[in-house]
Amino acid sequence: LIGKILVRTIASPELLVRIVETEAYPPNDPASHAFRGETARNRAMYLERGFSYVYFIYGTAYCLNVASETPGVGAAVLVRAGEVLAGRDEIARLRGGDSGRDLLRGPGRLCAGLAVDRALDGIDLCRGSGPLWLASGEARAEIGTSPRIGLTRAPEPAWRFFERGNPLVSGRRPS
DNA sequence: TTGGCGATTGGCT
DNA sequence: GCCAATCGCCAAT
Repeated sequence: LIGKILVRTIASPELLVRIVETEAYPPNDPASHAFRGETARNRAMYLERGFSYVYFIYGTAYCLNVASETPGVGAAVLVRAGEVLAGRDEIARLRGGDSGRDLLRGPGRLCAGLAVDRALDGIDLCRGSGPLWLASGEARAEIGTSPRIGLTRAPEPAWRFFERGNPLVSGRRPS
């Protein structure tokens, strides 16, 4: 997903955001929302690869994931940070101002900037159309890895992925 | 029915 | 760097 482009069609022209950081939550991962089985909340993690899973956390933030396994298997990739390609003014408005480097740095900020909430849970991101979808794109640099961020259990193994050298990546500056 | 807690953020020191 | 805000989820009662 690093380098791929999120297309949000809420506004005209479209909002375009390039993904620069992700985290994997594969099957049988103690840190995954799917670890204890399917529930109403995590249902979308069990959909086909490329469907969205959106959840609400800490009473304040939404997080966008992409389902990453075959139907019936719960797994997803969290989108943690992005770079604005188009629609910066609208994205800044949705975020309550342009915070510069922090505009889409962090999963909750990225969702706020693209007006992503539970209404977008469980939709197909690979249709090439719709309210939110993924367009092709490539990483501009080598992809680095590190332990995952903010987990109280199982931050290892190093299932965080980011475009090396990109200043828009969240957390402490990784190498 | 309940209460402990989280894949976060923003403000303050 | 530390911590409170805030609320939906779900395991346990």
